[in-house]
Amino acid sequence: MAATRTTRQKMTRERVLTGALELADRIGVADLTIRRLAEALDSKPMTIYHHVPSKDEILDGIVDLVFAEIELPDPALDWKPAVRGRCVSARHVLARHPWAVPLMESRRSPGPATLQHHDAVVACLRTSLSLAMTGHAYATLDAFVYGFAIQEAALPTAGDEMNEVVDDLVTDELAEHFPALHEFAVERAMQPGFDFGDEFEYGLDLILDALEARSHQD
Amino acid sequence: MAATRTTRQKMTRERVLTGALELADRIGVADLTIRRLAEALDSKPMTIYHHVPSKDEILDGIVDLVFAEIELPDPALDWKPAVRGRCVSARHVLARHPWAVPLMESRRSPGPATLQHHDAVVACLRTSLSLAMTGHAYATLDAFVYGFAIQEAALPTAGDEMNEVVDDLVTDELAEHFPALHEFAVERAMQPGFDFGDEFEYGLDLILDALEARSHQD
DNA sequence: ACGATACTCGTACTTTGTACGATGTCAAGC
DNA sequence: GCTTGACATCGTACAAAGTACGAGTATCGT
Repeated sequence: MAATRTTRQKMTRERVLTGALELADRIGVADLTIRRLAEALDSKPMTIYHHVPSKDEILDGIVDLVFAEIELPDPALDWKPAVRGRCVSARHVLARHPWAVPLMESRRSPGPATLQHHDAVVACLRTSLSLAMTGHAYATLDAFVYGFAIQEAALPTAGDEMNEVVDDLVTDELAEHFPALHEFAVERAMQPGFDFGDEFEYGLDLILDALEARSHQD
Repeated sequence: MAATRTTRQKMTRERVLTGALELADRIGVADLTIRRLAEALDSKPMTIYHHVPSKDEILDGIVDLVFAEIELPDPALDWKPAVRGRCVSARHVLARHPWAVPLMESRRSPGPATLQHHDAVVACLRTSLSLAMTGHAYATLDAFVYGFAIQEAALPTAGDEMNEVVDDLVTDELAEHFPALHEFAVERAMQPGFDFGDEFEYGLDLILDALEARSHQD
């Protein structure tokens, strides 16, 4: 008898999670179902459940995988460039996995990579800042990074429905109801060369500079 | 024959949306189903679908309702206090509806209240700032506000599972793996009188002050 | 009073997460 | 080599979800 066409790989919690991450990136987390995941892994739904206890745990798992992708602050650098580097990295990672930020809300159990990440950032800040300033800095920076990631994720995928939305905004009718928004869209956002992503580094440096200034009088 | 016990109210798109908003606040948006919503409105699933075309539209609708709750910047004030006021209001509103921020990601179609809100903020900034600075300010501030709201939403509901999470972090085992995090938790976050929410105004004023300073040299 | 219009809802189909238990596989001892 | 038992796989089934279809029912203008 002919052996099964293609040798089916062994299933692992590892393989389930990396497969889920990949599939989520491809089709979005909303459409990530156990059946589709099983198919992508050349397996069956109930096989997956032998290795993870529930879909929720899969979601927890891939959020942790995303955190693991973010570069830790470089201990060789001063706190400011070190933290800056990790924020820039975080932005890139979250842009690659746009579904990740909203997931962080519902999930209450931080995974090991998440904890390690936070630990490294706090340690970096503490090399030069007081406890209080560390709290201020981390809360402010992370709010900014996550918030920016959400806004970027909500952005239409350039060229896709972008045009629809923009066309709507540029409609004379809407222009008269929301003149300030209309002006901004036409005079700035639609200008050639404008890239919303550039606002990230502006805001990041603004916050970092301000934190540094305050840390001296703390 | 006895008339129906309680006179059933007329169904409306309005009533569907406000009912959905209320139910989402009560049981969370994840558990918000058409059947449960129908029951809460003393109605039936398919009745609801006569007034809204889909569940997605209900979600779009309640996000817009949330935006409508946020105070617009006061035109009588200077840009800084005006924008500050609306950010503080936004924080409170988003804390009341912790499920709202993540929803903003998937939803691509801003409702009228959302558009009006953005228009008012842009107009307020434009009274004193250049086009470029308006873009910088709005992107940075909104990222911060949304990001902070997400972090607050992810926070355990004080006294609820808070204790579990904190107990985990304070475990000797985790303390040795994540010393910086542990120190911060014990020496700062668990100190009596510490309130994560206080970090909001610190970060907000940090950003506003920095924006103002840069606006002068723009 | 009556017909049109708009609202209500019973039924049913599809897709989802996942429980249960049967089947297959493979390594360790005889 | 063959048995045994542990573990991995998966077929089947069920409950809950979104929502299409079309039949009832109420309301209102004339």
